[in-house]
Amino acid sequence: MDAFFVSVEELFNPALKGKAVVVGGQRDERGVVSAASYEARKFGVHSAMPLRTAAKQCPHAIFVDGHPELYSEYSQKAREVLHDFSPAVEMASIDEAYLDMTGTERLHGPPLLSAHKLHQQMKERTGLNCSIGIGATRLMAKISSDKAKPNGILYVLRGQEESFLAPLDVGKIPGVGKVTKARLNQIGIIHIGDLLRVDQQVLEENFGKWGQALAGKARGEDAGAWFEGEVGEEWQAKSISHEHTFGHDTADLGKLESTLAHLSEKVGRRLREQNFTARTIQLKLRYSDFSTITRAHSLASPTQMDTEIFSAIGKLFHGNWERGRTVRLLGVQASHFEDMPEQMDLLEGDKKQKWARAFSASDRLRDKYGDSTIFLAKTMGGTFRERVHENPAEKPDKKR
DNA sequence: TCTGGGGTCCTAGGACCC
DNA sequence: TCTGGGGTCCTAGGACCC
Repeated sequence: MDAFFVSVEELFNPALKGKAVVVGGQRDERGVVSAASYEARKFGVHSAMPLRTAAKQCPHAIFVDGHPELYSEYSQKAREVLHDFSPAVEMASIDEAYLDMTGTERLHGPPLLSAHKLHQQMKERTGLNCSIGIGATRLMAKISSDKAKPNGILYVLRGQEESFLAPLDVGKIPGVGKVTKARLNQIGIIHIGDLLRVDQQVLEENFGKWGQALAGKARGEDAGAWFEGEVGEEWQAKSISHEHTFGHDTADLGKLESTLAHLSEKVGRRLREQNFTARTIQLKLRYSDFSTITRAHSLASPTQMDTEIFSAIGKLFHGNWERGRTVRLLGVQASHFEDMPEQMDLLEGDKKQKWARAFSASDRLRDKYGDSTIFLAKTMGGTFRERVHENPAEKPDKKR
């Protein structure tokens, strides 16, 4: 989808159309740009740029808060359109998907024709523009759709992959970011075509497993972890996490603990929704100077309960926080999932079941009345009201 | 008054086991 | 005394993606 978040915002506020728009927060807030309109991009604004920097570069831009639920809803609408074109749809992210069009020719016609139909239907049914890349591999589809933006269609014929890719900047390869690009540039690799002229062994020595895949990518192949398997194969999440950056750094123990409790609850809730238990709980702690540590603990038996998550997180926090040092961000992550809640032993079983019932009841309350309806006493123990106030996403709720 | 939040994958070292 | 080789699990950090 083209400038997806911006385009969805425009659907609800047409006055934004054609203007420099930045989605992600207000101009004086801590945070980064989630999406920028093409007009704003002309001024050098791009996603991941700090909001305050964007405001300097493009003072006349309109800054709007993001609406994640809305984007999910429109992502879902887009997916429905895609499913009418192929049963093999792989949502690569909220605004990107791959379709395996093998065997759809009789129904939809040859590639370019079906792409035009898809493009048109997407606009009609979602009101949104998209761009479409057509190729023999996912890599080619992705790179050509990037080239087709905005609002275009590009078909790279079989056999033309190498010559299409050769002149492009090596950073266009998905997975080659700032660091890898700089290292590649250092050994004289500027364009994708340069990858084919350099000794395979040099690539492997310098970039490990990744290096091997790079030459294949220069030929347009789906090599390496990202593009493996059939399009549309089922996958399972491997971790669930929530984190929070404070509006202002803090060393207030009550505030820190109540935030950790709140994050633990959010993680626990999602584990229960997906019917997972997690064996490993991880704390993320970022100090004011941006130095960041992560500390993990693996439990004897996996859990999906807020209290157990919070207890593990609390120990990690107290064992690692340098007392008094101001904190910028806290995060809680769960991983190493097991599908079925494990067998409870007889002694603990009763207590655990009571907690489990309590949590499912609180989940239902939250569904009905919102996230701030109910929380562990610890969450309230700090300065919850202040915390709510500084985080506009959590609106204070009268029913509380 | 730079630097979000939710993810995946890779590397590397140490503990531990046979 | 000196110190293998293979494997797995755990933890920490970092690059990268949207």
